[in-house]
Amino acid sequence: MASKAERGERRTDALSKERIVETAIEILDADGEGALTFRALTERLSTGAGAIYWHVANKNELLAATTNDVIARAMTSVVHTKDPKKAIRAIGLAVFDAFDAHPWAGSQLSREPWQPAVLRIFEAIGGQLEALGVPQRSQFDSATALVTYILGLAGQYAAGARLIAPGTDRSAFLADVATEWEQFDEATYPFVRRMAGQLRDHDDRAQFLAGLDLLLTGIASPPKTNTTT
Amino acid sequence: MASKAERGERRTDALSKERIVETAIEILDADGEGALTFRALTERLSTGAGAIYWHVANKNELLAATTNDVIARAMTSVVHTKDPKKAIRAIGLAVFDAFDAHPWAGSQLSREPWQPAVLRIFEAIGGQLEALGVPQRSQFDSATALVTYILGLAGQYAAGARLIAPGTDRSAFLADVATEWEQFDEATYPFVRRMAGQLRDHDDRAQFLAGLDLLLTGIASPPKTNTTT
DNA sequence: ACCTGAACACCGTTCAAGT
DNA sequence: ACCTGAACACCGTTCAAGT
Repeated sequence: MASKAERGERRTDALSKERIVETAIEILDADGEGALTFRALTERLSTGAGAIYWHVANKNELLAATTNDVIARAMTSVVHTKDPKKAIRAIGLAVFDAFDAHPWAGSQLSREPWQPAVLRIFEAIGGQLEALGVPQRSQFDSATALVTYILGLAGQYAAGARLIAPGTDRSAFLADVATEWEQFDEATYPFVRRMAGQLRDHDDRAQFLAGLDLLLTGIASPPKTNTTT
Repeated sequence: MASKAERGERRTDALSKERIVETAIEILDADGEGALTFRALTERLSTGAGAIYWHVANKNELLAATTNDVIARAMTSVVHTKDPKKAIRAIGLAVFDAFDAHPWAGSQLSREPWQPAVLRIFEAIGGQLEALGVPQRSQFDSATALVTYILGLAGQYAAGARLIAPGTDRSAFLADVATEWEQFDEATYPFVRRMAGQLRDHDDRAQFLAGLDLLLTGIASPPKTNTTT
C-alpha cells in the first residue's frame, strides 16, 4: 500500500505546473519578457510543447501564475503594524520591491488587473481603511485609487526595464533623458525643462512613497461637505 | 513652375505616414489591439508591407504614433481655466475620455510611458502646480504621482476592454464580478466581499475623478514638518 | 494520465526587384 | 523616391501518436 512518495521514489524532475511556473520565472528574471517562449521553456525543461499545455491552458495563464507567485511572496513579507498608514506604506513598498526585482510582473499586472494578485493587494489595502477612519461609502474609491496608483507604477517600471538595456547604468540613462528635457522648447515645455534636474537625481522608491503619502493624506483628510456651511 | 498640388492633381489616396496612422486608428477602434497587423493594414491600404515600412520604422513606432494622435487630440479639447484644480481635473477627464473611446491607447501608454504623449500630459499638469501653491521642490513628485495615477487608469481601462467582449453589457459584466466577490471566503477577503455592492453600482468616470481629487487634496495640503513641534 | 514533437496558422520584418 | 510582394525567422497552439 506504500505510495511511490513514501518509498522515496518520487522523481524530483517530474513535470508539474509549479515546476513550469518556477522555470518561467527564472527565464523572465534572467532575460525579460521577450525571452519567455514555449520553445525556450520546452528546451529548458527538456520536454515537448504539448507537455506544458497539459499542465497550463495557455501562455496567458502561465504569465498570470508567475505574477501571482511573485506578488504572493511579496505580500507575505509585509510586516504587520497597528498604524494603518504604516501598514499601507509597507504594502506599497513590498509591491514596489517586487516590481523592482521582477519588472515583467509589473507589465503583466497592469495589463490584467483582474488577477488574484491584484485582488490580494486590494484586500490588504482596503482592510486598513477602517482603521484610518475612512467612512464605509468612501472606502471603495479610496482603495481603488491606491491600487490604480500602484498599478500605474507597475507599468512604468516594466516599461523602464524594457527601455534600459540590461546592464546599462540607470543613472546614466536618467542623465541622458534629463539632458533631452533641458533641450525642449521653452515655450511649450517650460515645466518639463524645469524638472530636468530633479529627474536626474530622483530616487524611484522615495518618489513612489511620496506619491503614496499624497494619496494617504488626501484619504485621511475630512471630506469636504459642499452641502451646508 | 506650378507644383502638382497647385494644379490640383494631388492624389488623395497617396500613401503617407498620416494616412497609415489614420487607418491604424480605424482598425484599432473597430476591432481592438489584436486586429492591428501589417497584413490587415496592407489589405486596407491595398499596398505591400514594404510600402508601410517605407513610412514607418516598425510596429512600435506605428503604435506610438496612433497613441500620440489620440492624446494630442484629447489635450487640445481641454478648456482653459484659472482655477488650477479645475484645470487638472479637466486634463484628467480629457485623458479619461480618450481611454474610454480608445482603450488600446491606454494599453500603449502604460507600456511606453516615455512617449511624447505622456510628456504632454506631464507638462500640462505640472504647469498648474505653481498656481496650486506647491513648492518647487515638491512639484516633481506631485506631477509624477498624478501622471502615475492616470497611467494606472489607462492600463485598467485597456484591460477592461480586452476582457469585456465587444458588444457585451458592461453592467452585466460588473454584476457577474460582484457576485464572484460576494462568494469569496469571508476570513481572507472580508474587504472585497464588503465592496461587492459598490463595485456593481459604481461609475468609472466618477471613481476616477474621486481618486484624482484625493491626490489633489493631498497635494494641496501643507506638507508635514516632522522636525519641530 | 501524461508526454512527444511534427505540423499549422499567423506574425513582424527584410529585401531584391520594379517604377 | 516610393512601392511590390515573395521569403524568412519565429511565434503560440493543436493533435495524432506514443507510453
